[in-house]
Amino acid sequence: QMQALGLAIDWRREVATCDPTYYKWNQWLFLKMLEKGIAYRKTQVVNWDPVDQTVLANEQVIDGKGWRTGAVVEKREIPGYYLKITDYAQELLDHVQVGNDKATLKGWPERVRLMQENWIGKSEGVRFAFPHEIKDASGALIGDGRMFVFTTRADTIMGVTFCAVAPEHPLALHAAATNPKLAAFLEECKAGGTTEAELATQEKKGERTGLFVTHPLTGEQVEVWVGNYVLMSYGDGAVMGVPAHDERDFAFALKYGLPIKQVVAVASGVPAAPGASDAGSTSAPGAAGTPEAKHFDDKQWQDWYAEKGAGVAVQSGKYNGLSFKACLDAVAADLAAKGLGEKKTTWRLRDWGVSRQRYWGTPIPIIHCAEHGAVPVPEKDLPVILPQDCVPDGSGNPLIKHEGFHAGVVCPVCGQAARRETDTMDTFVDSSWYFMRYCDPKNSEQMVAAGTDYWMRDQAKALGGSGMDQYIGGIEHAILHLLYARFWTKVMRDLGLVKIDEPFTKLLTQGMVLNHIYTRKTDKGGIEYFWPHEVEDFHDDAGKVLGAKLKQAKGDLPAGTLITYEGVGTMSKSKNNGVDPQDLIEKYGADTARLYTMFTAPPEATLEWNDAGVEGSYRFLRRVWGFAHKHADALRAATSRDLSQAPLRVEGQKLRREMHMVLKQVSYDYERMQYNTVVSGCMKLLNALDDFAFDGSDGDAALRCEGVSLLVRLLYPACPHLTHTIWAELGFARAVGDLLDAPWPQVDAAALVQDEIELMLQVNGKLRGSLTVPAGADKSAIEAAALASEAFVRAANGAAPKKVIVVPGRLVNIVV
RNA sequence: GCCUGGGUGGUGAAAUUGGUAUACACAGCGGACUUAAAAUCCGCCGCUUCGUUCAUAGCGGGCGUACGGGUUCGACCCCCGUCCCAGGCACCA
Repeated sequence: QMQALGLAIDWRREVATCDPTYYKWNQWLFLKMLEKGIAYRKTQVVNWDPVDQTVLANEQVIDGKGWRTGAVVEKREIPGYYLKITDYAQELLDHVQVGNDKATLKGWPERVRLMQENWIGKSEGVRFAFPHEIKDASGALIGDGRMFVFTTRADTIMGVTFCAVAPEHPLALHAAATNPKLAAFLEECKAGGTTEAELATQEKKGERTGLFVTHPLTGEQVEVWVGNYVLMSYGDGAVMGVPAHDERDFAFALKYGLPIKQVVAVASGVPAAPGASDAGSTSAPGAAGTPEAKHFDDKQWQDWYAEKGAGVAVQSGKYNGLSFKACLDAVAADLAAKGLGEKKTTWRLRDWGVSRQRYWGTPIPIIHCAEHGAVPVPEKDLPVILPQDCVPDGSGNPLIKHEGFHAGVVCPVCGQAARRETDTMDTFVDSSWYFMRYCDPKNSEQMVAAGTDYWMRDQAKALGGSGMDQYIGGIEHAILHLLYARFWTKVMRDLGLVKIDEPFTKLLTQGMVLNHIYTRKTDKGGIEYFWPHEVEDFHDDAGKVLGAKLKQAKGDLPAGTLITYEGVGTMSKSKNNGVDPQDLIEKYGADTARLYTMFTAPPEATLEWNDAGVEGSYRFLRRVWGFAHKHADALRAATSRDLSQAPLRVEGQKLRREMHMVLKQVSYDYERMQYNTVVSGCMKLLNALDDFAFDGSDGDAALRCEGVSLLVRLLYPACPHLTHTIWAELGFARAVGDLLDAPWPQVDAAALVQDEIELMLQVNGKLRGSLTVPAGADKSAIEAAALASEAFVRAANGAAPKKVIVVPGRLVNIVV
């Protein structure tokens, strides 16, 4: 995609050769977004490598296999540009959500729709405040004397025994100023990662702030803690702690000896069900106070403690006896009456940070002036292009040090010397609209125009879609790329550039192709990757790979050097485990390479690459060629005559039935893009033709001609070269027209009709034989035949039939 | 840790979605053709000393879709729980 648009990077020189036109429109739209407030600037916290002075990618920190294992990771706040994808959260959700009336992406795989729904993470709850009198150094109330929290479990508000805030929360910072122990804890939190995965897996730790806030309903004082598991970026960076009904709070309370107060009781023996939460019901059978209530053990977490809607409120004063929804409504109403809170929808989705401290990527078109701050580059000066003579030294963003990039730059407002913004845009920006630019690639006046309208709207509409008809991409893009592209399309729509809501009508997500990964730690503490062909595995007795050895000396490393086996992972340039299809093409030809790739697994499946089976595909194509040429004379004769009325013998009718069964299956599989069974269908067809003893009759000649014509057309999309040649050489092109224009073959329903069908016979669900009945036999006739059959009599051994189940066309099951 | 998938012969996989488990191939084994090799063609190919039998042939039985339960006349498919693998987790793209 990027190469087609001229965005290729020469990896050896590590110099971007950008397409200035594409950069120009990225920058142009970015400035439009700044104008509309869709783009904005703020500081963000990132993982920072202080040795190389670069931002670390998650993979480099999380999995421990990263390149910077020796480096100290720290957090750093750096400024960057953000896009307000959160403004579009509701629409992004509506269009993708399974079961939503507004959903339009019905041609997307359900799993991708679910992943996006969870990623957007709409959650409806209550946002309310704990009032307090805490003042900062200047004497002003912090947060106007209100510490806001968000919860989906307002019904458990009477069980609050503490509150926890994020390490970056103003109350935490305020308390740390006079509390060295807390300050040290905040520093410790900074050393950890910033990603969701890291936060979720690290040990939950906390520290007292010594501050207290007031419970909004009871007026009790509640102690405020700092928790390393509280995210500043979600909600208000503070949570209420209800250890009795939240697993994480429970663990936290046990660890620090905080009180645990049960406020929801669940009846024992009554399973939790959504229906149990009827609004207004004031008593549930076996609920609190009755002997059957489940026992609450404050030393041991049990899953029912957190079940929503399973029980009723207890130890909650006026709310006692209320079910989940009734209690939540009552609490929300009381908070609203006090002016301290209201129902609110919160999203997991965060704004899209597009700044990258990298050399490649579209430069962000901003000029920094000492007097006027960040000033947009005037439209007439676009595009800002990357210097072509910049060679990164592996440390920091080279654009900062590249004086040529800043030479002659002046502030657009005052004309004083100024410097360029050195951040570049996330390359996801490029992939968010390249497909629209494809429709209008040479337009130098506008970002997109008539071509895009035609292909993305008019043409799509004619075909029953609202955007591109079919998008194909790896499953690894299920969330980020696809969500960004959807967002970007909606922004372009709102700016009047396109007339569609969604870019991709139908989606096929390919599975990843995996290969073995071999690594070795370098002396410097980095990681070196080896190609699978460079090493030789050694195994334990069970055949499990323990490790590998270098086959031949490489650089300074002697043959036999121990190499670590990391298991399988996605093919990647950096991991040296990719496979070049060119090797297969050179050895077997493009038709075989394509056929094998299609045959080896369904497109959605994850695949561990192995070309051991490619011989089979090669052999098959040679058999196709061989069959066609063995019968070449007969076929040429047949294609020049009309044999449509030639009578078929009984064996011929059977062959024709087989042919049309395959045609039906293959057509269906092409439509559902199940290409591996397309290929096996073609193999079946050839096997059937090959096994048939053709005689010299017109009927057989017609069959042979039809069979080859079907095989060639079914195989054409997979193996165009071979089939095209056969089609032309055997006279089909003369008789029917060029293969490219030949119609897709239609299933002849008459060919599929059978006089007799075979049904499986089961006794008590176990296969005991089979049964042949006339195709039109009704249920009672089949029943009678089954009961009278030898197989049933033998299997039943005199037992009386109690029930007979007939599945038309499939089987008969007799229960005795 | 969370979200989303997946786990079926020695291997890649199929099963038209609750109805004959292992299609189609690869590898392997046996055979034909050949001076020989390659190529090609034919046959076998889940487990089981459980029964019958001289037989390790044939026929029949039992067990088998990661593991443990459940629903059903019937479960690879639906439900509950467990284990393992992969993708994503916001700066790899």
